[in-house]
Amino acid sequence: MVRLPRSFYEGKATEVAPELLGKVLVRQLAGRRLSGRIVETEAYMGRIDPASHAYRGKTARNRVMFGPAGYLYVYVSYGMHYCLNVVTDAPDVAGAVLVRALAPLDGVEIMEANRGRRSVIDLCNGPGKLCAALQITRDQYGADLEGEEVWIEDDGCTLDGMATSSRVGVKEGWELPWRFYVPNSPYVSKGKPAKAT
DNA sequence: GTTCCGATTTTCT
DNA sequence: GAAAATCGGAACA
Repeated sequence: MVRLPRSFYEGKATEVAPELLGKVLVRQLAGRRLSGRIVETEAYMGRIDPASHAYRGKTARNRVMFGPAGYLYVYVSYGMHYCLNVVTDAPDVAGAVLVRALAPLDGVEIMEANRGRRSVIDLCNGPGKLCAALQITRDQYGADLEGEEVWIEDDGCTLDGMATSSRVGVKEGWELPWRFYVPNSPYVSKGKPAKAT
């Protein structure tokens, strides 16, 4: 079990996102270990990506994306859900990888309690869901992935395969193939098929 | 200061 | 399949 070093995150979001598939996101919570294998990610490329929060420049909300790699970017979506991102790329280059789905590993009972006893498959198969299951909130904004709250491990697990598609739920830039997922995993969010109008 | 909207999820018909 | 829930932050005046 190897914790990913900061250097792992220093590449471009589009490079780090597929690399994160199969890795294990670990959340240390009150002495308990919650973890899940990452099965779905999306890349957001700051200034060149109209779907990114950082597209319009640095703000109070997205400032962590303009900092060094290896930190968490957590934001509130639709006023009621949190989404967890990993900051990538060099300082001043706003890159981030959205973790969209996990296959639960450790602490499933705690996740079930946090999520209101849904089926295991529904625990973490969506960005807002996994944050609820792992109790990721704004308190984790800017958390260091080399710290003691949240980090990502590589347990050497090999992937069944990888697929890409357009990103889910974005208005702009949906045609970019920056969503990465494990095709055989039942834990990948269904998402809505990218619809072209 | 005010208005508008979203990298979503859940629930109802 | 469709709509509501709900609020922080970005955009505009």
